[in-house]
Amino acid sequence: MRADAQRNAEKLRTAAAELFQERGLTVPLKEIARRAGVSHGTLYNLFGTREALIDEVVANLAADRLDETAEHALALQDAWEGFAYYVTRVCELQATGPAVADVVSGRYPASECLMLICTRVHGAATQIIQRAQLAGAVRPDFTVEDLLLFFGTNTLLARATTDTAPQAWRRQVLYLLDGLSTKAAQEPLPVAPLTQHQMYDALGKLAGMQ
Amino acid sequence: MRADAQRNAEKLRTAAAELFQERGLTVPLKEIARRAGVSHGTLYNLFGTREALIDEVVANLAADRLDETAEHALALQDAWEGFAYYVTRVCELQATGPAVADVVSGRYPASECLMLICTRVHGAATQIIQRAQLAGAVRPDFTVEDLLLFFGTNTLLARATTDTAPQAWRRQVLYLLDGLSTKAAQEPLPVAPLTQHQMYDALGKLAGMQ
DNA sequence: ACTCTTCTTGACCTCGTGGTCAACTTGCTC
DNA sequence: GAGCAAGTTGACCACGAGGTCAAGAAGAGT
Repeated sequence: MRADAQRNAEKLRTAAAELFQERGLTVPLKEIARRAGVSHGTLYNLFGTREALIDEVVANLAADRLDETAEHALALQDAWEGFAYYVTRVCELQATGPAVADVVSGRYPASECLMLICTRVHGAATQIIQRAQLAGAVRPDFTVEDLLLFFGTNTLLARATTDTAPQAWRRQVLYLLDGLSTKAAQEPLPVAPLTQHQMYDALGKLAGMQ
Repeated sequence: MRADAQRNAEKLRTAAAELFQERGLTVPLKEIARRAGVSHGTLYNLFGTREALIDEVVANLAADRLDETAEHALALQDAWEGFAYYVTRVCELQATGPAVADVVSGRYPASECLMLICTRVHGAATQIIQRAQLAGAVRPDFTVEDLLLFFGTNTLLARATTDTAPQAWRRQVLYLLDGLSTKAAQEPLPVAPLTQHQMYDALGKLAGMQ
């Protein structure tokens, strides 16, 4: 690889990271090229597809923070505290960076890196929920699919309110948390839980609503 | 108005009603014309704007059902029952017809008819919430803005799950309801409620995410 | 049946996406 | 510094959205 190509790739990575953060993974590629100060032809030449660019950029953008959040949640003694922290913090990450949101939503299944992160999130969430359920803190009918779907809608809400009421999503999170405590559960849910496949299908479509 | 123009207008109204129901108020106008079997030029000639078409079509589509729902909710003796019924039923209407969803979301403020319906929904929801709060059934920090925002995200969720898990939205509604009962409220919300303006701004953006 | 007004049509325009490629420029090696 | 491979550019294509309008078709009145 020639030196100028390497420089351009770096400029594109930087611009992509910024724009992914600001506006989500669906930001037009030409705009990334524009911000990087190169032609969009160069972007296609160096990366080929949006997925490739995502793969190179998004790991540092989201994966670390999501992993940290899960670790911290499990480190908390109280299972409910851990659960509440995890839900709130993930929603907070989504609210502050649309990129994280798109990552959690599992959009762009063509991106291996993203799928990997998504699977990790799924696993961590499962663990955190189960711990809280075993401790009798979270209602037993709540599933990880429910949580990931909530993350999906939380993203959209956060994005819609970011300008005028940037904390609005917190209210919805707090209502949900109060509804998930075993104390609150009025009766078992009469609606079947979603399968993983149903959830991923829905998340993909939700994410399509940028 | 010439006879053929009248016929065409009728065909367009019918097609619009169908497509609005199936796919929401943002369906491409050219597709409406296609289904009606006329040129899109005719549509523009007869109605001019999407809003005009909405005005002529949507009232019967959504307003009646929303009004009925509110009436029925207030007719129920138990304030909590009424509240739960209202929330569930509006979400159900949204799930079964994207048109209702867009109406509740207050999209297209240019449409007088829509704004009117939206205001009526706002009023009815306020009444139903207040009654339940006065009865001590619903937590006092819950606001009508919270509910309408929830409706906004519920639409998107319902639309995303309609193919593979058409009842999925019910689970989220039930969690919310359990979280809204005074029994569940763990502590007052530490986040300020939204103003009406903030909510309408957010709803507009949420609706933009078809 | 003829005319005149109204209405319809579909080609065309702008915009904003994703994506390609021939012609040009530039870095690297000898 | 000359030549060549590597990289860059921006015009160009397709597509689908909203929207316009001159030309032609078709009601309606006489």
